[in-house]
Amino acid sequence: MNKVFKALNDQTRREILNLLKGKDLTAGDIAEAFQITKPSISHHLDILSQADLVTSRKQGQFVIYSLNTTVLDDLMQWIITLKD
Amino acid sequence: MNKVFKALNDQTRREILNLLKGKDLTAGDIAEAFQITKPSISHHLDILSQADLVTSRKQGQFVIYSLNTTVLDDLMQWIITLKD
DNA sequence: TAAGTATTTAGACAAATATCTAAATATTAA
DNA sequence: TTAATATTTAGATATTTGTCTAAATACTTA
Repeated sequence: MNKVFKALNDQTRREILNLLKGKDLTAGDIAEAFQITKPSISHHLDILSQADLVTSRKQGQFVIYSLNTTVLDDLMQWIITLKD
Repeated sequence: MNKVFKALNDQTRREILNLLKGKDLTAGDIAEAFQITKPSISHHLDILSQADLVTSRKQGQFVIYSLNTTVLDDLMQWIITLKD
C-alpha cells in the first residue's frame, strides 16, 4: 500500500489515471496531454506501474498503458477498514 | 484532495489514523505509540488536520484528536469515479 | 543496413519533506 | 506566582521527489 499512496500523491499521476479511465493509451498519447517532458511522464508511469495502478504492454514500437482497478479495490478496502 | 493524498502518503500518519479508529486520543497518547519525538508527531497531526482527516479540541492542557471520516467518504467517491 | 520514431535510462538540480533539538506557549497545581 | 506538565513553533539538516537535458534502447521502414 505504501507505493499506492506514494503514486497517488501527485496531481499529474492522478490525471494520468483519469485519462486511462475507459481507454488504453500509449506513453506518447499520455505525454501529449501534459506540458511536461516525455522523460518526466515516463517516470510518472514507472511509479504508477510500481504501485500496480497501471499495467503496460508493448505493441510494436509503442507501449500501451491501462488502468488496473484491482489496486483501487484494495485502497477502497483500506478506507472501509479505517472507517469502522 | 491534494492535501488528503499528501497526508496519507506517510506510514506514521496512516498509523495515527488507525489509532484514532473508534477512540479519541490526546497528542501525548498518540506520541507515545511511536518512537519519534513529540514535535514530529505534532507536525504529523498538523498535516492530518490540514487535510481535515482529523479534528482536535482542547481540553485543559490536553489536545484531543479525533478521526474525521467525512474526508474518507470523499476519497471513496474519488476512487469510485475513477473506476467507472 | 541506415534513418526515423517511440520510449526509457542516466545524471543533475531545485524544491519538498520527515526528522531532530531547543525554545515558546498554555494550562494546572503547589 | 512559581513549578510542572502538555503541546506547538522555530530553525536546522539529510533524504526524497519532480523535473530537466542528453543519451541509450527498441522497433519500423525505406
